[in-house]
Amino acid sequence: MPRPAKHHPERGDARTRLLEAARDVIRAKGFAATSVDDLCKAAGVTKGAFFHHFETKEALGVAAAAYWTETTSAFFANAPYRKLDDPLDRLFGYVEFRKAIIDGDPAEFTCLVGTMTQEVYGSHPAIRDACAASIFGHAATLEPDIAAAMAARGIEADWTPASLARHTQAVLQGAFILAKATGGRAEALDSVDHLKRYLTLLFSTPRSKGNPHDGS
Amino acid sequence: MPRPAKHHPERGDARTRLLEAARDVIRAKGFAATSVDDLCKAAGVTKGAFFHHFETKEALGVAAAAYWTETTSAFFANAPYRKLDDPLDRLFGYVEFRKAIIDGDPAEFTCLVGTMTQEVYGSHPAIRDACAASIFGHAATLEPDIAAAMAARGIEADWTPASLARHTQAVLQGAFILAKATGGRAEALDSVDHLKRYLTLLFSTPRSKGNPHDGS
DNA sequence: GGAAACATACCGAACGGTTGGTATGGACGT
DNA sequence: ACGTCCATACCAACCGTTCGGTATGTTTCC
Repeated sequence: MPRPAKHHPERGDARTRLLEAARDVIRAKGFAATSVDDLCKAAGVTKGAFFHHFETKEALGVAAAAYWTETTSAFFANAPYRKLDDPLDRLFGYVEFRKAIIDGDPAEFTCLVGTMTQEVYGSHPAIRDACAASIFGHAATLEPDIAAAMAARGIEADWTPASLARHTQAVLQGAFILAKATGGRAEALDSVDHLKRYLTLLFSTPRSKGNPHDGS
Repeated sequence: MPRPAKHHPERGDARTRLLEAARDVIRAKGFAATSVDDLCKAAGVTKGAFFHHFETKEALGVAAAAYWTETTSAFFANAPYRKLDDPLDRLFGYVEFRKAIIDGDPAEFTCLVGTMTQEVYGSHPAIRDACAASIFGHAATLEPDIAAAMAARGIEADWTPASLARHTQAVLQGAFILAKATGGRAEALDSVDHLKRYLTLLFSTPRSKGNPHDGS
């Protein structure tokens, strides 16, 4: 039950400020290259505050992933496209929304948990698990709409709503890497457009056939 | 013009061994978390050798990206699918080949330059540029086949061969992140299957129409 | 042909700075 | 008075980097 600091009433408490600093700094520099001092400086607190709230740097990484999950969940749950009636419209609304928030610097629109996963999957299993839960939890929110859209159009496919939902995340994560490589957003947006076109093709075909180029 | 070391003909020279160690260790631990000592230990050389061949750790990162470009270029150029006659068969052969090499531990099948890009794009521009050249250079090798396949089937599209080629890389990079998150390969393979299905749909439609769900 | 002069490849101890983490004490609300 | 919250001071380990040194060619000139 952490009470808000009273002597700095205009800013949030140290823990939240550290989590926000982690969100911003780690997206820009990566987890390993971000020092505890970096985070304290960005949050405007001292090391005493840091290790009061987090046992280790790894624990902060886990907490940052959890914080990311909370904030992004609320962000998408309240997005306008969620109010659309048709499930397929909501699915395309999601993709359009993702496109719309690809703006500014890569550090501002890329995914914290995707970045951390890539970096620490081998050395910090606790962080990796928190990131995986975030990514796949977010993907799971798309499944009901996909399933409903399939049912509404009578689509019998050799893919599952879950696999398509995860595929959207793969495309987004990959698009972020392209954006980081170039420093621009055009390549990322192009790739999301390809995803949009794929969804269009999937849901305009009355019956999804087997892949004629299947290697088997 | 470094000539090959003559007095130790049985092992590769220290430089190559360090580059191979970098390829393996950085894929497993990331660039920032990999120390120079780690690399020297893995390569079986001393720090003296390291800094004899590379001015800084960053310079090794650039060289490792260049080495990755060289070795993977040769690897794909000699792959069996390259011998197929039909351009579209080569394109699907490429995707199948990518699927086939997703095997073992993520550290063994994921992309060094994608990992490094994600991590150092902000702090080490020199490494980022070398990685970007590798990714987009590899993507460019797909463009001729895509363009030829489009021409052969009379496809008029609102996308370019270059954008589709880059999209394949985005899907692969994103698939690698999913694989790292779970520790398994199934999710990565699923996503590449979605890519394959997308290509099938694109090249089975006689004329690619505008996107009915376009937000405009 | 042979030795001097130079170049290349590598070793390993040491350095200054930074790292994640700790020990301790004080301000504050209850 | 007491626990929570945070600041200051500090530490040992580790970091990337430097550098004096050795071993082994290669080139040059007599």
